[in-house]
Amino acid sequence: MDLQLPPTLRQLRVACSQCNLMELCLPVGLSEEDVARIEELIGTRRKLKRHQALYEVRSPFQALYAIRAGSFKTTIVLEDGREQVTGFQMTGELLGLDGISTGQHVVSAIALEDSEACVIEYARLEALAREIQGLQAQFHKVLSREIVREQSVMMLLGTMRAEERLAAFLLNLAQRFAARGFSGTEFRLRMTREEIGSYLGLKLETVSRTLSHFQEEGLIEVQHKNIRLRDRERLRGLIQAPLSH
Amino acid sequence: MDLQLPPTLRQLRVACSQCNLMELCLPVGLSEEDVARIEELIGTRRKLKRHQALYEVRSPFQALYAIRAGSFKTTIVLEDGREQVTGFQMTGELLGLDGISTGQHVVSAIALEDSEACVIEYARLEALAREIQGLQAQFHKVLSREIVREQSVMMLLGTMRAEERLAAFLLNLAQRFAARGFSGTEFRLRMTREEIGSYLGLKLETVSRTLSHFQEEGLIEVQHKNIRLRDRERLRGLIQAPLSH
DNA sequence: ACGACAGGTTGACCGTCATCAACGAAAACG
DNA sequence: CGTTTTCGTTGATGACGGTCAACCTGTCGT
Repeated sequence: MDLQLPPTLRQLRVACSQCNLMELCLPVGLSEEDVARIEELIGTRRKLKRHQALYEVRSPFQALYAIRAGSFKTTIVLEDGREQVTGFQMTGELLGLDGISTGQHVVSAIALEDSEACVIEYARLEALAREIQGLQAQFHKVLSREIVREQSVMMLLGTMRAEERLAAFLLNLAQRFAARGFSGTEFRLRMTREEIGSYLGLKLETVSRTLSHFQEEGLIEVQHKNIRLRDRERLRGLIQAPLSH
Repeated sequence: MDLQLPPTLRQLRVACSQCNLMELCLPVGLSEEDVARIEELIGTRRKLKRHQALYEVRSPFQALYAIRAGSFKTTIVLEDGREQVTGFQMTGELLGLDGISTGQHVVSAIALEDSEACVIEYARLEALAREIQGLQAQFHKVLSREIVREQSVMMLLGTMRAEERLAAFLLNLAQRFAARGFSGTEFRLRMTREEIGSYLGLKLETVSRTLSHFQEEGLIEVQHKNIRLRDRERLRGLIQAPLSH
């Protein structure tokens, strides 16, 4: 199983020409000229305060968003009000892909902290993708990667127990922080226990208990939202050999 | 929540020029000329016997597959051997999207019955998508639709109880059969109880029991793999008002 | 700076579904 | 065509995580 995203880009909190439009072009080594053209894509930027929506479910889709700073959650809701977090996104990741299908967003994207996102008008992206082959290829990879990520989550929700889910979640977060040049050992959770639980198909009490349990076992240190991984290997072992509990 | 795919195409068991390359072009109304060009995409066809793999996990990705006849499941496996079904696909649907991301498949696609698939070489598709705008747009929609579908499954796995999951599953199947011109009321399951359970995050015994329970309640008739929906509305109600159990 | 409230922890109890097991029926095989 | 194997059903039991509740701590807003 692999909740880990591919090892991506470093230094992301920089100017667009530096950050290379996030995951959209870095890995493919576009020409300088192409990179310059891609910058045309970026229209406005949007700053969001904590809890503000970048877009809401059912709103018309017209743009993707590259997270420039901060972090987000995406949530989907049932008619009866039940809500589920379908993902947490951080710097450099792309939001809004769910809207392409029907022209309306099917999830809402909510800032977990004060954040900033670059607006990528979708019509422009499609046009440019036709001209720059590398951009098209990379965009398809981003879409496919999201499909793969969600399959990992399905696996997690379908076959793993609470401990395993939490372990996988923490390791995934660590991996993504590390990929961004932050510590992969010590980090701060941007989301609440309830949001974690929603994402992992658990109740907040179970999340809290399991974290405490990990701490007793010496696997991690928890202090409110601050997490420190103390024994990555055993944490990883939890996922692979769940029955040895 | 919406496990239902958009109402798509009818008459699919026909020649390529008739079936309009499945979900790839029908909804967008391409010109006749474009449709003709798209037919170039189809290389060989592959016939598969029941239980045969269309592609295996970790195999190199080079093509997508449009299901021409029959049906498939996609499965993902953990190192420890646990396996999960991530989807069931039927005529007209596209397989292989998971491979675009890394160039290797992350799931295996297994025929649930004797089946046939059209091979769409991916390099050709990318090239043609640059030339035919409608094709590019449609392909993006297909990718996005898969993202949305998986989000529905995450919701199902994360928040629903066994009864609700089964009800959602049956209604989704019915909807897809109907969209293909078959009966949406009476149909034959192509998969085993174990495969259903794996997809829904349940054990096969629970699937069996829940189906029996639905039958006692007069919601459906079950006879081995044959299903008949007797009260769609109450079935639908199960999903929306789970607490009234 | 203070107070209110959201967020987090822990405990006791209970329900849903997993597990183990036995049996029966259909389908695949030679 | 009969045998073997896969598939499905049903029952008894128990564990994992949900639920309800009380309490504590930190954070946010004024």
